[in-house]
Amino acid sequence: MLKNKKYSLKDIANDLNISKTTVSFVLNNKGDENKISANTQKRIKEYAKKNGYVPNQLARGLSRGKSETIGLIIPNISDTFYSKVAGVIEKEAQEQGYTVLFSSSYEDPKKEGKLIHSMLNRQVDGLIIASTQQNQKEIDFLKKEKFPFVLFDRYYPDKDTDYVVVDNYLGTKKITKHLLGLGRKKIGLITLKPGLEPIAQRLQGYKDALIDFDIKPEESHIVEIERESYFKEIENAIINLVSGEKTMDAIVFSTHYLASQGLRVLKKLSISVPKDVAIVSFDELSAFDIVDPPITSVIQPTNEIGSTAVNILLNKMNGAIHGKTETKVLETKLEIRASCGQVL
Amino acid sequence: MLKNKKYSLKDIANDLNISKTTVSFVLNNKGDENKISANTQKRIKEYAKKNGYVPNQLARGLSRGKSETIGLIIPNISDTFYSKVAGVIEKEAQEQGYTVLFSSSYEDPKKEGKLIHSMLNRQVDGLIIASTQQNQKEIDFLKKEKFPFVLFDRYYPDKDTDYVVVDNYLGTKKITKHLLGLGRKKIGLITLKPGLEPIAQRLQGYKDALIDFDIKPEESHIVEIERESYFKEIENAIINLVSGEKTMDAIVFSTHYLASQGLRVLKKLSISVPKDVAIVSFDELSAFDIVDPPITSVIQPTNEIGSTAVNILLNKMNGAIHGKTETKVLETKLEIRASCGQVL
DNA sequence: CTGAAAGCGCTTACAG
DNA sequence: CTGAAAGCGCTTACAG
Repeated sequence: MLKNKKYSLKDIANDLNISKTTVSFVLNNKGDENKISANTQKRIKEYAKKNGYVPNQLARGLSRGKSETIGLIIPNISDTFYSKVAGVIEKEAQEQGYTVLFSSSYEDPKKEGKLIHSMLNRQVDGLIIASTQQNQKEIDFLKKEKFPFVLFDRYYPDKDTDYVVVDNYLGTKKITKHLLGLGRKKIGLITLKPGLEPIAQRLQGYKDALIDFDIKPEESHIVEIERESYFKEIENAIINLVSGEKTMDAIVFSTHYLASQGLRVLKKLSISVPKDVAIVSFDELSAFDIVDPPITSVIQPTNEIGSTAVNILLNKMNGAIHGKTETKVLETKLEIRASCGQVL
Repeated sequence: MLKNKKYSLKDIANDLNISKTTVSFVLNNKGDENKISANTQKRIKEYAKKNGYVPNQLARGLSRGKSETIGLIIPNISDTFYSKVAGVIEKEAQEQGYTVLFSSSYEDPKKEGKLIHSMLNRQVDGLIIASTQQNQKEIDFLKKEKFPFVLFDRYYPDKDTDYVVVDNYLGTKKITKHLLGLGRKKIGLITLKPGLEPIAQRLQGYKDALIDFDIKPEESHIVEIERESYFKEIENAIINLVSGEKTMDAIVFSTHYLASQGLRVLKKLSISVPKDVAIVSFDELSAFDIVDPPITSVIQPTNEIGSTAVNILLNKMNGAIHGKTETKVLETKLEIRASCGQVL
């Protein structure tokens, strides 16, 4: 490296003719506790400061067996939902003296598996994961090792782990019922191909809302789209839903990016929202209130998700709640906007 | 900790009756290089795998003097601009075998200073910073230590450092001229209080665009808003700009969040966009094309910003370009949408 | 009040 | 082909 020679504890100790032990105590603010004389403490602190001493956390972590780092693995930091939650997580972690190591899995289970191990290598003290939900093995491994971790957004319904999620079922039920309450009867759903628990829950919420209104959910009214190509597929999905006999008068979108892309397509096709078709979205973008028309959504409590995840994790790390598993299901909030129009 | 006993190099070596050296070579894929017999290699690898051996990167880093980690310090990971860039940075870093440690400074120079030192403590190999621009001392410190770092978005114009930024001046000039070209004459600017280089550049770009059209920039047409309270202040700013004699027929917003909030306020005040006032924005939100009306913006090349930053940093870390400083100014792209209307 | 020494888990130059 | 040993920079139990 090009760096200048760094000052280490030993250097300071040598220069000042005292032991590393003393220097270490003082610099860790354990001087008083160990009854180091005020004078010695002052000398050490000043000398350290003057020479820009930077302690080596790697050494410290190695010695103490913890790194004061938590790992965050999410599908994609560029997604506004995850970036909001990541912001909260980092803020809370910072306040507790932890730094966060983050990585995106891009929905690739293999990559996610690697990331988990990479984080473990780096001796993170705990892990927060919004999983691809296809890493049973890794999750079992973490459990077996009794390694502290908490899942959020996506969890493994069959496994006994700590997690914090949102009530995806009820959220979707709420928006669907909102449409039904306004008199819409032929309600389509545009969602993602199954595989993720939240998506499954949202599908079920949609179906049950219809059933509550004595409408039989029709498979042909549900379009499941490939995540990677949703940008292209969605146009066909919409054309399919609004043409022919089954012309929908409303569409539920199960994610904010499906909804925004959906609106783009509806505009392109000159389909009037909400006149021809009303739309609602699960989750939102910050601009959904100024979009044309503003989109009715159920909003996820990102602050609460993030802070709850950190809290549970810290509890786990401190061994507070020994074997017991902590789970939390948070409620979504319905935000009514113009995209559903008035009562028909 | 609650963790089970971990397998270390030594454990494997003992169990297998060979030396730690050999195990280390093999597990680092230097087996062939060091002519370890195929058989021994196989035994080691299988045994390691079977017992879920996880190497300790802290120890490795300490020993090798590098951590294979880069630090990212940004104002706020929840801001879509930064989260997009962070995504790119992390992706590129991951491909090069680096993990990224990130922290948000929330525009607080003190916190930023602490974060820089915390990252240094953690022995990151390099740093990417979108600075608060109020840490001259820290920057000088990094330079003095010859520590590899690159700035992006915000840089210190007086200092000789590596950085990658966007042409804020020209970008704002472009959007302002676009308005002028459509016949708008009374163009206001809503921007942030000075302090950041990009903001200063945007102000200048706005002024010079007017001057190019023989219009004298008026201080009273420029409203500078406090970042923390922009949500509240912006309403007064707009009322101020559109009322009385100086009624503006266009407003330039210097950030995407000023623009979106501005649009909210304009709607609330029932001011028609673009009929009464046209608007343009520096930078955008992903939904700006479906907003009502879609907002004309200059777009920042987030991919290029992120990848360039990582490349420069890696060059620096590899000592490739010794003392020489690398800087890059990227162009913005004008995206014309309905918020400026037709030629008057 | 202060210090000598072992230990954390790796890497790697050196020796055979 | 393989190993003994020093070293990375800390922490901390123990001793005085």
